Amino acid sequence: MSDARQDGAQDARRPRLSRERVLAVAMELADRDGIEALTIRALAEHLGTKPMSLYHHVAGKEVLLDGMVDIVFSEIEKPPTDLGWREALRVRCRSAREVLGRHPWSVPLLESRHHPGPELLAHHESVLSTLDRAGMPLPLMAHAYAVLDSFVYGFAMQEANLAVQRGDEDAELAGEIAAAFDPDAYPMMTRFAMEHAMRPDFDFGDSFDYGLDLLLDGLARAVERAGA
Amino acid sequence: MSDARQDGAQDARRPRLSRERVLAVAMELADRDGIEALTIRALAEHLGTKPMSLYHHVAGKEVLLDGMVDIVFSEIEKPPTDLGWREALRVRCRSAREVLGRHPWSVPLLESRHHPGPELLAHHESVLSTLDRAGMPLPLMAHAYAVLDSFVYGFAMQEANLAVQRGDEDAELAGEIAAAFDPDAYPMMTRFAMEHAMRPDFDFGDSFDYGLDLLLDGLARAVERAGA
DNA sequence: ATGCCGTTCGTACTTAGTACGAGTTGCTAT
DNA sequence: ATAGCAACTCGTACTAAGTACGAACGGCAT
Repeated sequence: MSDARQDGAQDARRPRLSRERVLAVAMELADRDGIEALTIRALAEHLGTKPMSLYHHVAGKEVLLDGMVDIVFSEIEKPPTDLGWREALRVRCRSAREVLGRHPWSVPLLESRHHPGPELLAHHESVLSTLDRAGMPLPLMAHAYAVLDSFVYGFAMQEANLAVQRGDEDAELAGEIAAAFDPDAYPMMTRFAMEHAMRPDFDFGDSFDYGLDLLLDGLARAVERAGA
Repeated sequence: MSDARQDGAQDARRPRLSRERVLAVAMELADRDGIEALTIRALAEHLGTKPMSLYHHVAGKEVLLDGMVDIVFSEIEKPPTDLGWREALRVRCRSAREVLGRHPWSVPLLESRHHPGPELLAHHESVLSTLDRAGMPLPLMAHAYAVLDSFVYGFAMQEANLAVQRGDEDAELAGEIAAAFDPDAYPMMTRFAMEHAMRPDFDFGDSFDYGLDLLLDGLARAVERAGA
């Protein structure tokens, strides 16, 4: 009789709830429909259950978001230990940008969660080790970390926004902006847009490597100076 | 009789609603209690009116936020035209950091608003002019703007977060983190915290000028190379 | 005075998070 | 096998928040 019980069907399409499954589906939802579409109700729907069932695996929405952020960190490649510190940091920063690009909703959350997860801690630890390996004294280490992360987060934030603007409201928005755009009032912006930013081969993302190298160059010089 | 009408008192303490007043009080509220405390109801309360009265001055909450973001931009000093491009940019970036520090709630909003206000446009225009004046060709200009803003926004984001963590939940939070913190598991973080970041003279904010100069140095070199 | 228009606001609908407690399931020890 | 228990699920309902609708109101030009 157990195979004919009321939730036999449910059993098949619901591999049983678990913290992992809840988080995984939450990430999917956020990635696909945006963070504002991630409601407890919608999440429950996608899991084939009812809202209150989730509360046994995740204490509340805040904790859910904490968990998601930690997953994001888990996806960011740690600086490889078999590369020089510069290359290693480049790898980890590029990975961070890529991951944040895949999960644009996470950027504003990254720094606003008050409960660092294990993956976040492990990540920080590995980056600090790399900076230490580079021979940076503590004060320089602090600068380096602050500066690199500021750049990475800020860049990801701007890219996340660009992605939104290329959404379905593209036409409407472009028209709106163009309309509000008096070429006489904003000559530089007009020139910049016409002659560069709207060209098909322009890619905002190119500035990432440019800026990253600017910072790494500067830090390398500082390390030399400190070492001398 | 007009001085004895029902809303005589209200008249005195309510200088009549207006878009400006609504926005101003909204900024106050967000600054003081955080963006999540800025609800239409709370805002109406502080203005001495009822929720629906606001809708005649601001089309909805999104538009309210758009307006607030534009005010934030209006507070950021434009790069002074009577300084060299480097100094001018330094002034504007420092001002941006300071303003975003005063309005921490605005950082995640800055790049997520889809309706650029006049102040934002004017600000962009003036920065681009400065970059142009520096002799940057368009591609370099794009890099420079992207890189500087990424850094400024990212830094402000991290600072905003630090500010929150120094809030009323300080003790609780510090204890929590310390508890989760196994010195053996995270040796570098422990050393970094003990020997540097928790020292009374450590100031995260110091890294701002450091990073800003790193970027400006790099850009100056690029300008020279381009000019040669 | 009269009637119009911009404002104000009472009411109520909708969406979202989640507290409470009842029901259900499946594991474990007998 | 089965009783008992703990873990899980979910129906109901409360609260907070954004805002649609339309009535009421106040000042002003006629």
